[in-house]
Amino acid sequence: MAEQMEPRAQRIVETAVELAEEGGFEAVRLRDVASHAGVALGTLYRRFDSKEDLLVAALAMETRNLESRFIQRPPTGATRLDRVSAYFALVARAMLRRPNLARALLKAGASGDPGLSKKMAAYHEHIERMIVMSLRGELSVEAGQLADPMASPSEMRVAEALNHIWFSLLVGWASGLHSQPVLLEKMGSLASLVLQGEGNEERGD
Amino acid sequence: MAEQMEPRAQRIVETAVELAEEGGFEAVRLRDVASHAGVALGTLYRRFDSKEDLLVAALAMETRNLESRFIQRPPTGATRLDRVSAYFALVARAMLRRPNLARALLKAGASGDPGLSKKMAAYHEHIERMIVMSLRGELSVEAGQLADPMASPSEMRVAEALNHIWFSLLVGWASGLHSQPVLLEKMGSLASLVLQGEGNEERGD
DNA sequence: AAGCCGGGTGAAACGTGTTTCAATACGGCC
DNA sequence: GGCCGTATTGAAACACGTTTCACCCGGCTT
Repeated sequence: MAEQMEPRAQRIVETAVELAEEGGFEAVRLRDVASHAGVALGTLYRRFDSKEDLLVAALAMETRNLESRFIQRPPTGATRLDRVSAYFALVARAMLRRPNLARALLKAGASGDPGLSKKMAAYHEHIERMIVMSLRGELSVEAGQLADPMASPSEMRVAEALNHIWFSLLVGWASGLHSQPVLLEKMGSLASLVLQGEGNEERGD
Repeated sequence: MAEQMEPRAQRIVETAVELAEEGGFEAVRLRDVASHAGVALGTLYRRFDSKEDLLVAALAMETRNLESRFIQRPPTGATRLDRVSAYFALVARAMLRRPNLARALLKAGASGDPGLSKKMAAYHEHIERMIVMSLRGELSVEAGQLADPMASPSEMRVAEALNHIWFSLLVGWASGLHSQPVLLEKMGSLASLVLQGEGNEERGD
């Protein structure tokens, strides 16, 4: 996941990110990406299967950036809820800095293209790792990279639930359904609900 | 939401559904929709802002169908978890009957188009109502339609959490990330987690 | 050195969502 | 019946993702 890209592909992705920052998904016109990156359109298509594929590669790159910020300032707080909320606030802050980019990457990720499922699975895995580490209040780092935290089934379940809730809320945010403060407020409330559930047994009605 | 559509628009949406059933999102070519529905392309665009808009209208229609099935055979079960799982199984069954359509509607709904946020909010509201009624094991019907169940804040929170988890899992299913049985299994596990949380207080670490 | 080969290039072509426009049909009103 | 405003039509045009193709270049083999 964190391997270096071939420089040409790297430049293409960076160009796509720049255009997305300015004008979102539609502004990433592949002819423009190719010419700004100094390659032919065919070269772009040799590296990336589609516009969505390119943007998902950008998503992976941004996720690596997020991870390094995460390592440098891991979410702190007294309770699991505090830390996990701090994590989501961190992500929201990063997204708010470049909302057009965030929307574009989200749209690509939610496109449902079967060819992207592997890459999206990898993305979700990275996010869930960060959630697990936030829950624990302790990083698993290896060679400067986040390592598999070997989450317990219970931790995985919580992380999965939070990740899904977050993703769905993001889609709502991207379409303007709710603002960023509302997003964080809802996430806090729902995270609290999920965390309350861990370890208890569901009793009958 | 449940108002009758003008017949022309109705026929356009039905045509779109037929094409989506056969070949998914890409098979819904608006020229074909228009000609099969017997209208000009311009007429289609007078009624619907975009392809996504059209498919979200189809989503609303399918949601009404789902609601009538829901009214006729409400999910049963001894516990809240049983009933809510039965509800999701019902939805999954309906989707599996026409997977291409389901994927197409999902893609439109997850497109993040700001112009669709109102309609998507209405969709989510309908889903959350059905979830609340499944939790209670009791319908709120009015004039043959599902009525606002006047959910308590606690019920709303649970329904919201389940709805987000379900939506995100669906996006994963649509892209082939996991099969329908895995989808239901995950949903059951995560629903159990959420339901466990309700009513308890999150204690510090 | 000659030939091969895999990638890169530029340009054109294609399909489909979306827009535009002039001409026409329709429904209500005088 | 004639008129008017609005919706519909048919067709063309446009934009952009995607594909194709003929050609070129640089390195490797023999």
